[in-house]
Amino acid sequence: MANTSKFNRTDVLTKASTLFWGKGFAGTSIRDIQDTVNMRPGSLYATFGSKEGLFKEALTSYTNQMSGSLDHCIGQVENPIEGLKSFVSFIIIDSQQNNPSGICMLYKASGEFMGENQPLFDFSQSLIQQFEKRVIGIFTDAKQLNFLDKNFDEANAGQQFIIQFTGLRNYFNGRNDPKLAHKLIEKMFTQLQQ
Amino acid sequence: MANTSKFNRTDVLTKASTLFWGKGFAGTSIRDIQDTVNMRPGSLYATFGSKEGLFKEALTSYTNQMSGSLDHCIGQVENPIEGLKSFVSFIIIDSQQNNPSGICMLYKASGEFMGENQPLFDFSQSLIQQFEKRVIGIFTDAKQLNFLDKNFDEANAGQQFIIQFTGLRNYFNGRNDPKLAHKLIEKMFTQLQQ
DNA sequence: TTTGATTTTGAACGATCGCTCAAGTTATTA
DNA sequence: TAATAACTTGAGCGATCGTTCAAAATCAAA
Repeated sequence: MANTSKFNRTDVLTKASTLFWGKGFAGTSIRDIQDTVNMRPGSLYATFGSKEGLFKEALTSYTNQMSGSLDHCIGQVENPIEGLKSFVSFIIIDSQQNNPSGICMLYKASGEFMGENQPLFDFSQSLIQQFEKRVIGIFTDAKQLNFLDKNFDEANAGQQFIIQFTGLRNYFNGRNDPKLAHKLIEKMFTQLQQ
Repeated sequence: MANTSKFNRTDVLTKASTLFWGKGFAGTSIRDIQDTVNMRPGSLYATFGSKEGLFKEALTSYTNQMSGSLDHCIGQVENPIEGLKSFVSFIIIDSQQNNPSGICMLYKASGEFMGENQPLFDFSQSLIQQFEKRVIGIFTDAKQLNFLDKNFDEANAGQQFIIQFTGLRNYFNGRNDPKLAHKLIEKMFTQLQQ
């Protein structure tokens, strides 16, 4: 006893997150989204409540996509740190050109909302924290698999990783130099395991 | 034979750059600026031409302010690298709370304009490149003053510096932990000179 | 004090913003 | 097939956007 939705929620969120990622929250209009996901405002608002609600789901979708990509890289090899490295290479070298922005959407969002929109800032930050914990967990796994010393400080390595990864993404936003990128990624992982 | 301007251009640009830095280009309206700098749209447009023109000058003003702060830090000590370190500490630890954003305005701008506004993206990138060259110059100075080895690679150190500095600013956007920040800055400079 | 070049003012333009909702459409159940 | 609940549509709301420009105000030179 009803009509059924005609859109694919996952597909809509992927397209919306691509838009938001590239143009930012303030820079993306509901009409931009309408045109891209082929939904009328009524449907959009019935489904996501507001522009902010849609953004939250789009950011979560982005994070899940990243997380899935990281999981995939880790699953391919024995040493989790090798997986982490290939993830970084994939992001910095391979996908930079196709992405709507060279900057991680989480940091772009966090940067846009700080001091302007506390709830959305907090939401972005919580996803960032989540990612840092995931990375620390990877170092813990590597340690248990004897790829790292028993007294290796994985919390510190997690911090260093986030800082360097973020820095690298910013650095290669607009720059295209795979050879240099490869060199800097090698250096990054050497420092992490020093 | 004329009327004279009543506003202080430097003051207006400082206030405008604070606004733009915090809220972003798209998130800042001309009316926001009107209210903050106390100028009517006619005067603003006669002076700066457009919102984009004003932004360019505001971004330049921000860069000059940063540059001046760096020069000041370097001038205080013998070893330019010590000066560079105190500049980083000043930005990350001391001024983070008072700033409208924890993220460098240059990177925030570059991130916002990429793929959306090529001229403004290029403009931001050129200022970023300029800053990297300035940092490399500091390492060169330190080398000539015998604070660094004769075969120290200053171009590589400049890259590493930019990456870590950017990463740290992002990391401490929203986080407030001066002790951790100090620890990570020490680590950063150890790695740079290794 | 008058003149005239320059600056400031602020109402208002058309476009676009986020968002609403009554009307229309669609699929399921009775 | 008729009834009904769920979903989609799109015109249009009031607010705000970047920008313009004629009129008013201002100050230096004549």
